[in-house]
Amino acid sequence: MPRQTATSSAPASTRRRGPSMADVAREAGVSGQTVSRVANGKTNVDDATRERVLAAMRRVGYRPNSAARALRNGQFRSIGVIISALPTFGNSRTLDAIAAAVVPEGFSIILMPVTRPTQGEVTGAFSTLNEQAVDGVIILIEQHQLDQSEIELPHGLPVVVIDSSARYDYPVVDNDQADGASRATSHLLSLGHSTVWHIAGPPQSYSAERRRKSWQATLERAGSAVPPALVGDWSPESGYQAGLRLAADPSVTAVFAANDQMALGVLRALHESGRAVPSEVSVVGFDDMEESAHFWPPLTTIRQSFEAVGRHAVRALLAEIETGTEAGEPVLLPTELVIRSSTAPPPA
Amino acid sequence: MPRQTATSSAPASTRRRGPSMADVAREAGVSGQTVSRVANGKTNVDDATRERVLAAMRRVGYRPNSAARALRNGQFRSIGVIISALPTFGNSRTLDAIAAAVVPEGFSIILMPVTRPTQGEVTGAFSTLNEQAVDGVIILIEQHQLDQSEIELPHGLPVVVIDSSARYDYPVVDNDQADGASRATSHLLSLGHSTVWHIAGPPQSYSAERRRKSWQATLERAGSAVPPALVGDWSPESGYQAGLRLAADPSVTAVFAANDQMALGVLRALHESGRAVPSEVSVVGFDDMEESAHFWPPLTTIRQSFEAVGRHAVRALLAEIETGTEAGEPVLLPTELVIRSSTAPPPA
DNA sequence: CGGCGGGATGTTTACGTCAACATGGACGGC
DNA sequence: GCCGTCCATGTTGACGTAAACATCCCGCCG
Repeated sequence: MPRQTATSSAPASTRRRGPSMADVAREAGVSGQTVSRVANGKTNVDDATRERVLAAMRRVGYRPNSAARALRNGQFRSIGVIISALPTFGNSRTLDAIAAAVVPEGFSIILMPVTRPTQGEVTGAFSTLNEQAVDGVIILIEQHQLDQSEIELPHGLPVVVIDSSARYDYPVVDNDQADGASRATSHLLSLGHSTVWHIAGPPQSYSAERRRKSWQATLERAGSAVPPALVGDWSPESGYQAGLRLAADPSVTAVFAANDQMALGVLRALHESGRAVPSEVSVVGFDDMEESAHFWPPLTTIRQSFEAVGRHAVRALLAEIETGTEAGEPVLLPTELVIRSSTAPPPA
Repeated sequence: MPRQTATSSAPASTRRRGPSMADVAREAGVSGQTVSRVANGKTNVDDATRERVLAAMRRVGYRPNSAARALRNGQFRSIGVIISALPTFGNSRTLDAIAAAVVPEGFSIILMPVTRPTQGEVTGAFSTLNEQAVDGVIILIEQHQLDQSEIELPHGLPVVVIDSSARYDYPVVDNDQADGASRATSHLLSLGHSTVWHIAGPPQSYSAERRRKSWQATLERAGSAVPPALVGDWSPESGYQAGLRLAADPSVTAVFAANDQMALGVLRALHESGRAVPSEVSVVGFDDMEESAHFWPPLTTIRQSFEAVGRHAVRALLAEIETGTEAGEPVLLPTELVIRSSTAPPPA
């Protein structure tokens, strides 16, 4: 069978390409270069010509081809975000902030979810998001099984990590976890509690570890006894389980949960066990989710600004992309104690 | 000043391009075409040659250039997701599901957030995400100010809309909102409540409207009185405000809130007003967030499967991309009633 | 032992854009 | 009136890849 030339009525399977500059140029009776100039808003084009080209563009439905543009310029104007546990409160907020910060700069976001943060998954994400598909990468992976040294990144690609760990070669941005945990613990201590129990996040999580250590350091600095930390997995259910154990111990009067969801589970456990909040037991969370103000009772918690984290991460990355030099110091954003109704002095 | 040729030590501002096939070819002593064959896993390459090329790739750190590939093939292997209110429970879950479904197909996701779903924003998103930058688009915009007819989409680009509205020309996937609202209302009715009050979502939201209408229809079908719907904005705070008003009316024994967050606000309002849940007032939510099982009391609610929605949307879009033909019928996924402790028969 | 088939590999070219250089006409100054 | 300048526009080529086509070599069969 002779090779068939695709003509007017192409079969459905044929990838129809959109009109190119050449089509516009033909339509407007100018050269392709002039079309390019108009498309890029260059000034040295006669007004009449510009109008003619614009009209031709509209007529043929021209859209610039970003692949050709990227090939030509060596830039994609897009950044990759490697993210695990996307639906998580903090991560989705941060991602939204990143997106919002990136769009006005004319960049777009390529999302690379990893289901589990194993070495294979992360490097896999990197090769899919292969070196040349993005101009830079933001890594937003809460919980690693792996050392930074194991993460094999294509060399020379700008990277920013959102994590307050100092173990990276890359610029780092995060909320100041230690600062927040210290505020929470101090708040309870200053209300008169003799010590504060802690429900930690999973040990693989750096921020969980940082909160736990800071809680411990704050107690030690105050000369308080350091009870053993219970460990959860961020979920309300794990908070509930831990809360049940705490509720059974009448000496417990103050609990600092490493996030609001676990704090919610604690509240439920306390209610079910008939222990009043805050008159018998005080509870502090971490995150300040939108819901927390309406827990029963409304939760005292640590507010972190995911928006600021996203903004700073984008700023650092874009700077690195433009200048080619890495941002220096890690950025740690301060947190804020939000006092509501779940904390009070201990029973007399 | 004579033009400076970028040599070995280029200034930081120089965009360094990665090694190309030509570099690998030179290194391996073969033609570029052979490199291409190896990169694409073609079979007609001698094993020894393949090894040599692979080694050369590793040595020079070769990564395929996706821009060139996209330009060559006319396909990007990426899909755009236009999304508003990303940190929202349902949206972040759906987005995650979309991402998870898309990656194994070798596609990547380009995220286009719109801050407000106005005409300008949406069309703006489309032109940024210009026709050729993606192979298809999923629209996930909860709440429009605009008619479908006003959304100007580049013609011929495959689109799937996540929304159960029938007002689109495009294939549509969503949870069956009407089904869910009907289940919630029937559940309360079947417990013996004479009627059910409703706290609706914002009227600009199609799903909010659908839930409200279905609640009303279910009451009418049962011959129950239809109390006026209160309207919130999905936030716990708005649920709290509405809850306060409902709590003040002793005739209210059953409340169906259009989402779990508003239900949370209602619970708080009821607690503060001293009305017991569920013995005096029953409450049903919608969504089944992870937290809802640990509300006080644990919330009876409607579970929707955002994962399934994401999967179906991707399947429909990919099919449209491959075959060029639109999927036919809208897909409506069933919901599920999850009974917990916030509902009971009305007080005698 | 010559020709033929087939697999491995090389060469050419087009994809759409835009920088760099080329061209050509208008206008102003001397 | 001649030359230099500036501005609008055109022409060429390169970015990295891969399809289509060309070539070459080897082994097998008649």
